[in-house]
Amino acid sequence: MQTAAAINATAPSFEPSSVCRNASCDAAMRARGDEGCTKSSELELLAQQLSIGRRLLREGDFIYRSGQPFTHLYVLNSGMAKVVNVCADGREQVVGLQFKGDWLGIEGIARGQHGCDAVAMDTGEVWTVRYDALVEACTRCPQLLTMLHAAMSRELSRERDSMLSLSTLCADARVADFLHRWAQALAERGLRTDQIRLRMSRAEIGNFLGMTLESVSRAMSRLARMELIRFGSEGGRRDIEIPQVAALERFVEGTLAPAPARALQ
Amino acid sequence: MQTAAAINATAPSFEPSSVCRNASCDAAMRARGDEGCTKSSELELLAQQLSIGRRLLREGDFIYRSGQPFTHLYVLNSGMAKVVNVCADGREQVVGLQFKGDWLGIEGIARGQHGCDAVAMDTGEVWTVRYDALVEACTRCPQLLTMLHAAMSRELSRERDSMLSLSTLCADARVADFLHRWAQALAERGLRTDQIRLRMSRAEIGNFLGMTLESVSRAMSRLARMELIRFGSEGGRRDIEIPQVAALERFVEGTLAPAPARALQ
DNA sequence: CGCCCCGTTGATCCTGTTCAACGGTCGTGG
DNA sequence: CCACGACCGTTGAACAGGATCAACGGGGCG
Repeated sequence: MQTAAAINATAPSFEPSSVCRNASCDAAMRARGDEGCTKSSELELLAQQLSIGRRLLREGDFIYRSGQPFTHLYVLNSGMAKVVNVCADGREQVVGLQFKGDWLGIEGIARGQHGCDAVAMDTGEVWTVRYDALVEACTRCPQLLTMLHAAMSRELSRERDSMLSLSTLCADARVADFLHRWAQALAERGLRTDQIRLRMSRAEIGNFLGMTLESVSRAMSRLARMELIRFGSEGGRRDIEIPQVAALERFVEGTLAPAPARALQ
Repeated sequence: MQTAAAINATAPSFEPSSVCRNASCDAAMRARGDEGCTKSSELELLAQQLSIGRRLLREGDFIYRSGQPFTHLYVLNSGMAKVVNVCADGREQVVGLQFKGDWLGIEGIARGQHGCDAVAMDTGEVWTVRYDALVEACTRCPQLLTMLHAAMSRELSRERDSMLSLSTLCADARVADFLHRWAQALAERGLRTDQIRLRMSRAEIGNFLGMTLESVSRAMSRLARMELIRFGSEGGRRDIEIPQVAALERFVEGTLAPAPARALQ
């Protein structure tokens, strides 16, 4: 871990204005009515404007695989999926978790070939859209284009926020942030945020967060000990209860800059 | 660091096919004539189809700032820039380095507001394009749309590759990979790859790579001791010479999976 | 000159990895 | 039925890689 800030040395940064800046200040975002996903109304538009395919998914199904030629984009209509970046040298990492309304396959456009695996983590449904048809439809319907670009933009922002968490937060905070963002994703979709059913093993979470499964396990135990999360009363250790989401967020912020120049206390 | 792979437990991954999968296998990519940036011919198209603004940049100039309303996209025509993700809680991180032909500002589309700072690291020029005008032009000219989407797609892929490096490579390999990718970016633009002038301090590099400036310094010293890089003969320690780019790449791969089940040797 | 920033290197410490053991659950098959 | 193995999650102990703290030399500039 390193001290945040302290870059921008050549160009002194101005005051950290009160405007909401990115994902981690979600309260303001929700207040503004933003959505972290493509809204149902937009999905309807999509269905009206061009013919889409629907495909049912079961856990473990591939939506697409790295190396396959790129032809379609996908929108998750229910369930959830993970995106796994797989590298020629064998490294692979979960680089994203997608929920209802999220788009998949964008990374394939540039190279005409998918660069990741997309795997369903649950039963669900994807809508499949031929990319060429989508482009054609976009020229007819600018709203569609706006929607698509917004989706791409969101993916990029999310990836960047992940990077930031990855390299500025310590293990416990990373896990806390992970859970917090999961809850946030649920909230944006109008779902309950106090109960999360993780559909990944500790190993997968660790892979996503850049740490070992043991560290994930320990971090979760500590978070539970701090009452920031609770494990599902009956079942497995993958059911996480979050008494108060705000507390989790405060914890994440509390871990950085232990004492940043304040009056007393 | 954790063992790569070992995820995808539910769905056994198939053999690592020989197809080129993502950024780190660049040789095949170059052979295929792909470009990691928007080509000059495409930029001409852009200029033909709509009125673009040009802005000269000096080191430290902001192209845009986090929090500003989103109105334009930008294409770097010369020089280079860094993208700094700045979070409400004060954390900030360099999340991308952009070269000629790269697009900036995409992350602002979704929220109507930029989520990062974009700062010139050198004298150069950006083309500024009103986003609404661009969208309008795209409806007229599908090639333009294709170009834009390719740019967005590339950004996403790049970010994901950064994430992968961030969480699977050790310090020395991260620095090596960083230099390697820099050289690659130059190569894609037809520039010399054996000489790199870093335009960032060790602190900035460290911030980008998720490590401290001391670790960056040490890693570079070690790479130099291994003859994988050389420091500029005369001037500062920011001029890096790469005798053979391939060797750097091999080093990166060599650091992971010390001995992955092989016959003998 | 004094100051500041930069890069380097050394010494020490700590976080997270690694190695290991254990309990629980599930599915299979004797 | 239970034995068995595979997988998962947890926890402990030892280790190591990188962070932290510190000192030093060099260069640019007021």
